[in-house]
Amino acid sequence: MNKILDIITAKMQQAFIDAGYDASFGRVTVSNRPDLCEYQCNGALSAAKQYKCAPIAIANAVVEKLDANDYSLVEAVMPGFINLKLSGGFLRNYLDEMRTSPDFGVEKVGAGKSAVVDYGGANVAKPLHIGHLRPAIIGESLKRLHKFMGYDTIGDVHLGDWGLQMGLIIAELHERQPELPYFDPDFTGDYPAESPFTLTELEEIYPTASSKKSDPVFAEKAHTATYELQQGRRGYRAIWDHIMGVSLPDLRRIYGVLDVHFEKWLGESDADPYIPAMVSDLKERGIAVQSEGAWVIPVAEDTDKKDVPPMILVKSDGSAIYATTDLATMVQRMQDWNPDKMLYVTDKRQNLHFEQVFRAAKKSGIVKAETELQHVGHGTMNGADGKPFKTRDGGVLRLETLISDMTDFVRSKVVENKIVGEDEVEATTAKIALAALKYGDLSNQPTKDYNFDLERFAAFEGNTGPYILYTIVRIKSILARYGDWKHLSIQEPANPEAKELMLTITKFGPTMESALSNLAPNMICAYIYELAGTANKFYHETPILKEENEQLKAGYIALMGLTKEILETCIELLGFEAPEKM
RNA sequence: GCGCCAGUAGCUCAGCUGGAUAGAGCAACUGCCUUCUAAGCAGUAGGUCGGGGGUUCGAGUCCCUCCUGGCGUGCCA
Repeated sequence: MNKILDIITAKMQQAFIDAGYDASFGRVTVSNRPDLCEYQCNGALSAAKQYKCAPIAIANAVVEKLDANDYSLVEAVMPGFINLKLSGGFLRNYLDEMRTSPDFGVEKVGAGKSAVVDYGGANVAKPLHIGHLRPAIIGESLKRLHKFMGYDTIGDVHLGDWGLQMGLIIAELHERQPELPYFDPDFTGDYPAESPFTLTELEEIYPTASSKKSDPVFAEKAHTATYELQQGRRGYRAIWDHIMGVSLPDLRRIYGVLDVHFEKWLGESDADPYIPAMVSDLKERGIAVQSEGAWVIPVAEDTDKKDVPPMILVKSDGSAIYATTDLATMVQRMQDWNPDKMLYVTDKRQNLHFEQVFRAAKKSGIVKAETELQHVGHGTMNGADGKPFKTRDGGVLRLETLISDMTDFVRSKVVENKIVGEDEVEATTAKIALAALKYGDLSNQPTKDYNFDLERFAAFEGNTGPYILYTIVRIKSILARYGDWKHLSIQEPANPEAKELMLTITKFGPTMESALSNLAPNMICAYIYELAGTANKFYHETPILKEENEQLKAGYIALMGLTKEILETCIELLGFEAPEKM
């Protein structure tokens, strides 16, 4: 479907031409003065410069050429604005077409294209912590948005399962239990099927090892272990298998609670097989050069305003670094999936790293020139005090703890309100808590830092997830009382609240398009907040089920139904859903 | 040092390619439930858009400069 602004703009441009002016001045925008009009065109003001005459004269001439049937108001006002209000018939037809079109007539700009979304970034052996919340939530939403807009999408968690962190664990385990067969280079039998550590133990081993990095002896040991693991030392691979076996189920479980799902559970280790051939190829072709004992790919460009250090391909100790695995991962993705677009959702502090890798990928031809590479760098989630989020004892807060804190808070309110039966409390609570968490995050611009405030996010009033859900729930309740409504047609707006709601509904398509092009789920949040607001206003001002004129009532219901479906579609894209009651 | 990002109401934030009176929410105060879920709706109050220059008929938005804060800047991820 054409967007309403495009339709009106086309008509306005024709009017400019008919009046003897250039079409480029005919751009129509949503009015910033809703008290005066719904849409406006400011083109006469800028045209006045070029044609050296009074803007109001141009505006008047253009207005003469517009078809008055499309509008309930067309006027030129000083100093030269052209103000428009749509006619009820025009709006009705437009909305009814939205209602009966697939996905409300949104333009599938990604049709025929594919996109890989790299998000999550969980590390094995380490519990998910609050730092993993944003990439999971934002990435999931961007993936769903791409899919909705027509892309074939693949979400890849890209596990941190290969770097120095693995070497640290192996080194620490060796210090604790050197007698294990994994450390015996002469051992040729089968290694034990059972892991030498539990998840809980593993979660303690890693931070302990990590804290010993400053000890040069231990660090050396860890680096060696990393190198040997990457070289395929049998016993170390067996330990690695145990680490994966213990960690993965837990990661899947927690992502599942967040309703975050990956098509691919690949990791840095899966890129490893591609590294040797890639590295030797890059060396042979002279793309990688030796520098300070390492092999690097120079990626600085003349136009750089800053110093861009080379991408390190092979460290001076011979092992791979994250840039190596990221590049090798691209080899795998291009070979297996050949996507048109790759998105990386990670902390914004990794921006330079991705800039380097992207340049190296293009320079080396690993990624073809047309493939779009984009780093979606997100900001940090801080505590309510604006400082980095820490537990009371200064540790890193587990994601699971955050989720359960939110859930507990929401549950107490759900119980207090007594709307849902006891057997539904948990399911309803989970949905509301997830909405609170995700909406609280996604309503911020991805790049910005924000302060996490549990009570603010889970507040049942204001610009929050629960407010959106509540709006949907109320509409559902009315629709359920009415009965079958899906076949009902949209009618002309019967009151100002209805018209405002209808106008807001028409912004759905444009909002989805700009959310996609800006990679900004926060635009979806802003939209549904506006939509929920106009819906609540309509709901409040219009007795729907009490309306005695059946025809009118059916129109109200159709409008409510369309509103509900759009709201539900939007929250689906954000990654949460509404309960039946709350 | 260099580079990137941010500074808008007491607090948390919107403000799309410059356009008419800078918008929400929270907090404060005031109305509206025998009426479709008051987790709602309506209203009052609150801002020299970090400071200073400039471009423009018009600047929160573009340019310059300064101040403040955060982050990044070759072998962690």
